[in-house]
Amino acid sequence: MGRSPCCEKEHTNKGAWTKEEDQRLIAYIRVNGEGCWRSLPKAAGLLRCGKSCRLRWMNYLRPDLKRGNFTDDEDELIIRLHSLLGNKWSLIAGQLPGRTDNEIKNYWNTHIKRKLLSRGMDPHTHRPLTPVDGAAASRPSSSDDGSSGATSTGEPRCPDLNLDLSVGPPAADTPTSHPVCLCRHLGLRGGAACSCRQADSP
DNA sequence: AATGCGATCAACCGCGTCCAA
DNA sequence: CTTGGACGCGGTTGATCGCAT
Repeated sequence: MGRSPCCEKEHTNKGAWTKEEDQRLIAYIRVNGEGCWRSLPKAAGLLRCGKSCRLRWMNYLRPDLKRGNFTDDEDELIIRLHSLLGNKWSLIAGQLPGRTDNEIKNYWNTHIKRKLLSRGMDPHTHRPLTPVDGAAASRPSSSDDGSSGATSTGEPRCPDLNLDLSVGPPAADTPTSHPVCLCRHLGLRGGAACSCRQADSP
């Protein structure tokens, strides 16, 4: 409430993107680059919301995207990162060059959740499912913000998991990837260790 | 061959955060 | 310091596909 809509909904298309819309968006970004998503649709001659354009570009049109099945290595990395970071899909995607947060989120919900369940692991807590002591494994969702990497008692989610967090650039062979500066998300932005600014500068 | 149902993926929505004025 | 606009993120929905009956 009180929040202005992100765009004029009466004059915007919704739903699946057409080839022509894709081409227009790609052509525009090739010339002008990303950014200023709010004004982009008009400038590109698209009857789309800026957010919609951004999503389409980020998730499907970017040239550095890696399409196709996830490898076992990627599976395991996602599981490890999720145990650390929770549902921070953009952070997880930052460690998987060529993968998007939306893609990983979908993949988690459709594949990995089931994979963990079949292993007897709780996909939320990454701890073994214990049917007897149900309160421990399937605890109420009130504290399930999934973002801390630790339980409300302060203990690590996965104490038995060797998470040495060697999650820096996992694939150094992808110069076009956009490494996410963890400083920003960890509240350390601008600190001495933060490389956002340097990385941004040409 | 037709239908039902579950799985998958693309897209939308609302909210939180950042940053310039 | 405050405020409002823009961006980015995570959750959720809806359409489509493929398999089983």
